[in-house]
Amino acid sequence: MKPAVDKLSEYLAGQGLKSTSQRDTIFNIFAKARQHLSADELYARVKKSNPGIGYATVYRTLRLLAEAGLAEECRFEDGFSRFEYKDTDTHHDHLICTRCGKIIEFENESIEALQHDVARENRFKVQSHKMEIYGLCAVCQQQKGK
Amino acid sequence: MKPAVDKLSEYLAGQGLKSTSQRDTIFNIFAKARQHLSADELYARVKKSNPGIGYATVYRTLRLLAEAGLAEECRFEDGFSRFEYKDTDTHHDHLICTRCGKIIEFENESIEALQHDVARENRFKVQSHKMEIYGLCAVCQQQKGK
DNA sequence: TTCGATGCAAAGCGTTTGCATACTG
DNA sequence: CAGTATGCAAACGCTTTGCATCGAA
Repeated sequence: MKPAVDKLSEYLAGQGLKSTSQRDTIFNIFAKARQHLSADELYARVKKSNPGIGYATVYRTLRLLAEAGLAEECRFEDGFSRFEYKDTDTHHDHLICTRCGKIIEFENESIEALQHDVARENRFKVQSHKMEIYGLCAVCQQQKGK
Repeated sequence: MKPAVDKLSEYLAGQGLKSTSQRDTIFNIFAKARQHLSADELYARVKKSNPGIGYATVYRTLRLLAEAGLAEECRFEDGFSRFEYKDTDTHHDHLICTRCGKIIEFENESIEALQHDVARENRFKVQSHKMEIYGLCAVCQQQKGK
């Protein structure tokens, strides 16, 4: 598989957009994180390697990556946006710990199938879907007892 | 079943809080709407029947209703909050039309069961969960063709 | 008479945008 | 060079909060 950063270059070239060191830096750090990052968290990491980068550029780049299909935006209950790096086409959903914030991804074919059944019953044409299960992760269940 | 407004009075009395005409007005309009309302939409309706009511009171009352278990907050992809009147204990999920904004509720026992299976596999203790299917409703599918 | 509730305006917070400048192709 | 990208700060939209006043119990 080609390096992640190449996919970005390809997209930029195809759209007549420009490659910049900021975009590379942001994307590399984002892709390497392999976890859900808020713009704020990403900004903090990016600034360590390139203190000159501005908040706005992080936001703009995140939108760009979303358009390029390299990132996906997800909003959980707290209302603000997080982005996750998207390197495959498989859809997955999330288990979210309400105590420590840990996010676990999962896939479940049966649920997906049932979702489509529900949509069909309501004559809905599915474009996307999301499922989130909020609760306590194993670690937090133990600690809560103390 | 007792009138909805009594449930509010009960909660207020139990908590040592006060009954006010604003709270009654807001709650009555909210409960009557029987659909997902944003604070803004509710404010607009409330102001028609009592122009003196302020934005802040609508927000504060909505939080109060949520605490009382009479309303549930839900955030869809657009990021801002909507509230739905909660008069039963059954959980349901949503089909959301991305074109006209229509929201259809549905319940599906099988999906709920599978969610619990997934949680168990990950040693998660479920507190709540949500599922949203985004797509085009029947009407919008037709209109889109034109 | 006591406190909680209200209305207003201001502040907050995450996010976006306008603009002059810097850089890519 | 032309036109896009950047950084800064200001603007934004939704929501919350501080404060003086009002009103329920």
